[in-house]
Amino acid sequence: MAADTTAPRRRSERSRMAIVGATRKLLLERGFDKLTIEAVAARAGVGKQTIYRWWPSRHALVADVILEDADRILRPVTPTEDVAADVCAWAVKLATALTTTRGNAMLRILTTAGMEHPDTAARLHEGFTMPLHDTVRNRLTAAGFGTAAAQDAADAIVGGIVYAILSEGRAFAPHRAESITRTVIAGVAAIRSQA
Amino acid sequence: MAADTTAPRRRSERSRMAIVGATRKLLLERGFDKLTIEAVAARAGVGKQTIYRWWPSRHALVADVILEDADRILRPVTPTEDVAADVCAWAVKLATALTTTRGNAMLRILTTAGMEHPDTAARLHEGFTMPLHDTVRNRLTAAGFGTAAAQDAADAIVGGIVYAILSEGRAFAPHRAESITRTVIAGVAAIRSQA
Amino acid sequence: MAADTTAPRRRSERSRMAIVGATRKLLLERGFDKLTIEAVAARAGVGKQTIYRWWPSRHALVADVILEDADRILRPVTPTEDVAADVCAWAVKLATALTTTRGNAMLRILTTAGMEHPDTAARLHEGFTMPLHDTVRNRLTAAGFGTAAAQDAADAIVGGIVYAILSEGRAFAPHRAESITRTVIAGVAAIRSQA
Amino acid sequence: MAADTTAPRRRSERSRMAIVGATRKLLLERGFDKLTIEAVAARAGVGKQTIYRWWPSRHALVADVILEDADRILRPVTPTEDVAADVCAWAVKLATALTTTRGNAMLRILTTAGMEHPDTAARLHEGFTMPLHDTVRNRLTAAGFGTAAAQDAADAIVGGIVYAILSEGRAFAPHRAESITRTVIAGVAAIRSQA
DNA sequence: CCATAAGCGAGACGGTACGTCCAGTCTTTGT
DNA sequence: ACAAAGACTGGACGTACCGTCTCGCTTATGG
Repeated sequence: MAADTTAPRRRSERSRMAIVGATRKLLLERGFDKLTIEAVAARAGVGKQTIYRWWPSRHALVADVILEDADRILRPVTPTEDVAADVCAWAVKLATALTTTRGNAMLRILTTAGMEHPDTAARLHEGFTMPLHDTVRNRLTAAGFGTAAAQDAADAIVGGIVYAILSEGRAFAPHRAESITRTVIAGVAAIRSQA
Repeated sequence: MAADTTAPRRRSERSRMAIVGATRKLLLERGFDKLTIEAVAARAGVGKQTIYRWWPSRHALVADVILEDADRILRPVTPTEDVAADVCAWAVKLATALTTTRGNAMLRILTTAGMEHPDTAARLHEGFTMPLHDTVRNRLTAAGFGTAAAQDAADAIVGGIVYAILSEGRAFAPHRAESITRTVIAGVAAIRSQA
Repeated sequence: MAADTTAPRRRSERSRMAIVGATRKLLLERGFDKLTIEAVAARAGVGKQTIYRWWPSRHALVADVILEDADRILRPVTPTEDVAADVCAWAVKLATALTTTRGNAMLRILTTAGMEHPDTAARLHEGFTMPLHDTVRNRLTAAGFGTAAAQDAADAIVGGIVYAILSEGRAFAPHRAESITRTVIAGVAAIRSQA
Repeated sequence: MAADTTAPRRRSERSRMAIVGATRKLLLERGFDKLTIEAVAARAGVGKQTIYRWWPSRHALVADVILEDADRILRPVTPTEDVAADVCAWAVKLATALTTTRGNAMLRILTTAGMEHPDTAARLHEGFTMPLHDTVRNRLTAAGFGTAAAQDAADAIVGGIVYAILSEGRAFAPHRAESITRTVIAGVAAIRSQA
C-alpha cells in the first residue's frame, strides 16, 4: 500500500549526481564562502536553472552534500561492558575524524552553512549534532543512567569536543577527547551514586 | 622623549566611530552575510576607501565591533566558598546572555566571521572563547583542582553550553547550563578524590 | 506520381487556432519585442513544441497572424470617374486605419518583424506593401497613366503616407493623406500632358 | 551666463568612446537583434554597469551611435537655379547612401530601434527623418512654394524613397529616386500654377 | 478493428543574456 | 593632505526564455 502519490517529477538523476559531485569538490577546494552556484553549474556541466529548480539556496545544496557524507563522521559506539571506555573510544574516533583535513573542512562548512539560515540549521542539527548527541545519550541510558543525566553528559561531551575543535581547528589533539569524556562520565556516575 | 609608541597616525576618530557604529547597527539589522562594506560606508557617511584604509576585510571589521561588545557577555565569576555554585551561577548568566536576541546574534556572527578566515578566527578565539575558558579554569584551579583537570572541565562546561546554544539557538533553556556544569564539576571532584 | 505534396498530416486545428489567437492577444498587449513563445504556449494551453513544430520562428508566427488580419487595412479603391478623388478617398481610409491604436500597433509589429529576417520581410512585403502599392498603381494604370509613371506615383503615395505614420505615430492626421496624394497625382498628370 | 549647473559628473571619456565604438562594430557585424550589452561590454573592455550607468537601454545606446554616424547620410542640397534638378540630385545621393551595405544596415537598425520605444523613436525622428524632411522642405520653400505644399512634397519624396528602400532593401535602384522626386515636384508646380 | 505511430500537453534540460549588487581599486574635488 | 564622493573593471547573483529533448496520453488511420 501507500502509493507514492507525489511522484518526484521526472528529475534527471545524472544531473543531480553531477551537481552534488561538483559541489563536494568545490567545497573542499575553495570552502563554503567562495562556493558559487555558477562554478558548480559549470563544473557539473549543467545549467544554473537546474540547480535552482531543485535547491532553494546555496545553503540547502551544501547541506545536502554534507549530510550525504556525514556517515564518515557519524559512527556508532561499539558496546562492551565498560561504558566509560566505550564512550571514550567513540569520542577519540570522533575527534580524530574531525581533525583530518577533510573532516575539519566539513565541520566548518556545516557550521557556516547553518549559521544564517534557520531551515538549513534545522536540517543540519537533525542530521549531525542530534545523531552525535543521541549516540552518547543512548549508550549512557543503556548503562542505567537517568534520562536527564544522560542528556547533560551528552551535551558536555559532544559540545566539549566539537566546540574545542571549532575554536582551535586541527590543533586539537584527539586524545584530549578522552580525558574530557572521562571527566564527564565520572560526573554522572558520582551524582548517581549520591542519590 | 615622550614617544607616542602606538601612533595610529592622524586617523579620524570621528570616522572610526561612525564606521564601527554603522557596522554594529547593520550587523544586528541584517546579519553578517548581508553586511556590505558599501552599506556601512553609506550609513556612516564615509567613503568606502576610508574603511579599506584601516581594515583589511569585512571579517576584520566585524571582529573589532564584536569584541568591543564582548564584555556584555564576558563576566567574571563571583567567588564564594562553594566552587560548584559559583561556576553554575556564572554558567547560567552566560547562557542567559547568549540566548537574548542580541547575544545570540552576536554569537552567530562571531562564529561565522571566524569560520573561513584564520586571522580573524585567532582574534576571536583569543577575545572570546579563551576568556570564557580561562574564567572557568581559573576558578577551578583556585579551588585546588589540577591544571589538566581544570582544563578538561572548562572544555566540557564552556563547549557544552556554547555548542548547545549554537545548535539549538534561543530555544536553549538557560537553567540547563546549571545541570551541565554541576555534572562536570562532580566529575572532576570524583576523579580528584579517587587519586 | 500523385504525391500528396502539401500534406499537413494530422495537425490539430484546435491548437493552431489557440496559438494564433494567443499570439494576437499578446502582440496587442505587450508588443512584438516582449512576445515570448513561452507566453504564447501558456496562454494557448499548448506545449512549446507544438509551436516549434509548425512555425520556424517567432517572426514567422507573427507574420502569419498579422497577415491574417491585414484585410482590415488592405481595402480596394472604389472606382468612380475621378481618379484623384478615388485614390484620395482610399488614402484617407488607409491613413485612418493605420492611426487607430490597433492598426498602428499592427504597422509597427509588421515593420519590426520583417526588419532582421529576410524570409519574413519578403512575406510581409508581398502580403502588405505590395498589395497597397498595386492598388494605387492599378487604379492609375486604369486611368490611362503609363506603367512607369504609375509606379512612381504609387511609391510616393504609399511611402509618403506609411513612412510618415511610421515616423510620427498616431499623431499623423489622416487628412494629410489627401493633400499628399493630390500633389502626387497632379504630378503624374502634369508630366503626361507635357509629353 | 547660464552656468552648467548640472555638470555631467566626472564621466570617463575613454570608456564612453570604447563603448560607442564597440557598439558600432557589433551592430554592423551582427545587427540590432543580436546585439547584447554583455558583448558590447566585453568588446569595449568595460564593466556592464558602466553602460547601464549612462544609457537607460540598449535602444538608447544604439540611437546615440546611429545618430553620431547620421551625417554620412544627411547631406545638404547643393542649390542651383533648377529646384527640381537640385532635389533630384539630392534624392539620388540619399538613395545611393541608403543602398550601400552599411547605409542599409543603418536604416534597418534605426527603424527597429525606434519601433518599440517612444523616447528613442522621438530622438531618431528628430535626428534623422526630420532633417531629411526639412532639407527638402526648405529647398522647396526657398523656391517659392507654399508651406503646406512643401510639406506634402517633402512627405511624398522622403517617404517614397525611404519606405521603398525599407521594403525592398538593397534591390532598390537609386535612379528610381529621381523619377519619384520629379513626379512629386511636377505635382506641386502644377498645383501652384493652377492657383 | 485494433495496432501503431503521429500529434499533443507538459515540463526538465543545457544555455545565453538580462539587469542588479558589491568587491576592491582608482580618480577627482572640495576643504 | 586628506577624505567624501563616486566612477571604474569585474564577477556573481537569481530570473526569464531560448530551442531541444523526453515523457505518457490521446486519437485517427491503414494493414
